Amino acid sequence: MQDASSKEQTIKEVLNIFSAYLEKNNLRKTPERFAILEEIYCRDDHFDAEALYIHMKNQNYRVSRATVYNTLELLVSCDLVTKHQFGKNLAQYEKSYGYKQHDHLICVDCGKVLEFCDPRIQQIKNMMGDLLKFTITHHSLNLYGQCNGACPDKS
Amino acid sequence: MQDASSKEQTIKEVLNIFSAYLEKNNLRKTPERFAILEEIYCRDDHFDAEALYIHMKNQNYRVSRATVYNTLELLVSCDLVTKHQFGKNLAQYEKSYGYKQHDHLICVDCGKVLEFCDPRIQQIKNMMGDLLKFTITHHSLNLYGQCNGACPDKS
DNA sequence: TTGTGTGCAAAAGCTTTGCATGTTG
DNA sequence: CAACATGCAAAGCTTTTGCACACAA
Repeated sequence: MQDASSKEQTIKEVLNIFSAYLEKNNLRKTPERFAILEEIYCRDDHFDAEALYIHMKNQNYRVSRATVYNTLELLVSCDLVTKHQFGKNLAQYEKSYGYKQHDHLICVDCGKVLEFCDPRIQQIKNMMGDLLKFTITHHSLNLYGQCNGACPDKS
Repeated sequence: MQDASSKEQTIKEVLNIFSAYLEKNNLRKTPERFAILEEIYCRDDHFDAEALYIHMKNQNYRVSRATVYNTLELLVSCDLVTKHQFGKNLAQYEKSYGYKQHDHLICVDCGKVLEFCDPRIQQIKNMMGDLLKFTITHHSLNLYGQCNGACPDKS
């Protein structure tokens, strides 16, 4: 997707965006909040709150679950992170800055998640918003199925 | 949607379908399983497992949460019930027999759920299945927003 | 200095599991 | 009568909350 230096660049940008967001909303700039954001943008793919917490603990970063959950909520609010529910009772998150809007294709056998874009979704949102008198702010489209052939292991 | 007599007819049909499904899979035809299915098809709209459990208890029907969850899973397996996750950590269910495939529009303020159909979804499923080499079995599309004006109370 | 944020642990809420009992086939 | 389903309660898991302490502004 991107090489190491552009990843560093991205991290700088999101830290700035988050900093501005915190300032604007009179929230405190704590080291934990920035550390969590940085950790998220170093990782790839999707993750859940517990995995993020464990990963930070493993790096000997002192942080609590409460702060992880609290910060994830803030990051979702300022659109730096997206929250998903892929059919399980476990919220999944992913970084979203600089990413094109996309939807997900989930393998019900191995849990693999692929991403795709389709402009027709936007058309549907516009039409249904009009028709049903809703102001549509966001959406979630997940396709479920089996990845033909090469299905690794259940994760 | 349908008058009382066609609802009775529907209930007869789904009871037969479920009965056949149980037989085919060597599962037992217990009164609890049929009672739960009947209760679901008497209700309208979306519900969660706890609400269903409470409602049956209130009618003095002796049933346990375990059986409710177990039966819901069976009903999802035989396509008589659909399971949703509308962004919360709480599974929502709805009856699905005889209903046209549809998607959902959820008000983030009051929790109201509207339904809609759009043929473009099917096109997207076909195209993405081909393109990404997936056998797509089902999908979930939720649009989130605010119902303009008349937003009753948060439920 | 003041009040928001944090860590920790306990609590809450949904779902699953274990075990003894009951009932279907 | 043997296996499976049920009821009940306990346990499991994710997420939220309460409280005392820490620290950003």
